[in-house]
Amino acid sequence: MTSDLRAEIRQSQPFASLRQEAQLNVVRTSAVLTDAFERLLRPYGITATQYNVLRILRGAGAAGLCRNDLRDRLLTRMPDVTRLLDRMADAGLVERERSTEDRRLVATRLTAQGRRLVDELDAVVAAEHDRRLGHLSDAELATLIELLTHARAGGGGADPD
Amino acid sequence: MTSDLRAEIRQSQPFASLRQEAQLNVVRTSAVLTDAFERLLRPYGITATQYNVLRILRGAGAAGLCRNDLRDRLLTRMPDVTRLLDRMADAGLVERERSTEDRRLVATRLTAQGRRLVDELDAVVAAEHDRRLGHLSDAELATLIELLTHARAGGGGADPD
DNA sequence: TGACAATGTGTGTGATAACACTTAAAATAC
DNA sequence: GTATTTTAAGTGTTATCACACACATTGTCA
Repeated sequence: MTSDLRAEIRQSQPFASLRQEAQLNVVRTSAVLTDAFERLLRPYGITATQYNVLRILRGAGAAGLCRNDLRDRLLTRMPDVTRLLDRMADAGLVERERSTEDRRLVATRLTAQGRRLVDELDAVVAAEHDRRLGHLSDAELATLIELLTHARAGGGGADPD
Repeated sequence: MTSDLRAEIRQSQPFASLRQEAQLNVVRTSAVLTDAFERLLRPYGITATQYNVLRILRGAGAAGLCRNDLRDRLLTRMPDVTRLLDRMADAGLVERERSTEDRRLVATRLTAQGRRLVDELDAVVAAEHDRRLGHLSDAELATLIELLTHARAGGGGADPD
């Protein structure tokens, strides 16, 4: 069952380096997991990014979060959070209210409907994670998490701007 | 320097399970690496997916590849390869020719310009991989690759369709 | 206090992605 | 040899992404 990435994408040449092979494996694995996750969520009418927003806003509670705080907590970069939230507001999942202390800020929080949806999805999502990664032992998962964390912590960093 | 994902995305609650934490780490790491890669390629006028196409077509040589073969070798799912190739053809990177034996097939191959570009990028990309993942030892990289390969090999599979 | 910088949000616009559907050619069945 | 199924590519359309820019509010400092 275990086929390596080169076989998976029918690549005839070996990889240029272990670093390259590692990066491609990370990207490929993420794509496989994300695709499955998007398919899982489709019946509920939301995307993976929108689900991510729902989870973040649930964690933020009644106070909600302003746009940039929310953006900084997203798993993936998303430059146009405003219209992402527009769509979620149109769907009745979130609501926004401009702050009175600092009128630049707009707090976004879950509606009751949004809260119900994300609560309902907990079991569905947990089952999916078990299905996709349940065949890995706890030790393997812990090692994987540790290595990925280490990978992100290292070189490069963001654009110096 | 090593900060875990929860700190990174300022999540107050612990993860629901090791499987969930692992999945989110994979997706987050892929996003970080891909964002950096897109920024690296921007000055050359191509996206990460287009670079992937250039590499695949270089591997395919003069015979080229038909659309669906190419699609199946992409790292990430891409339902509209036709117009992706349209854009690359407009940019002068690839050319297409309908097969005479089986007139349903259209072989796509690199132009000389496309070949020059992907060759030129080899050193740039290798340097980027070293920069992003060079702080991991070969043993760590090998373990990471093995675990990710194992992760993909397991449960779920694609849509039964 | 009045100019100026910093911050937070929203908008205009073009490029890209995603889905369902159509067309063309070849293979298969009868 | 004709009808049917299968395979490959392309198209129409809508939604989404992404960038640069604009606007409004607040903070800073002479």
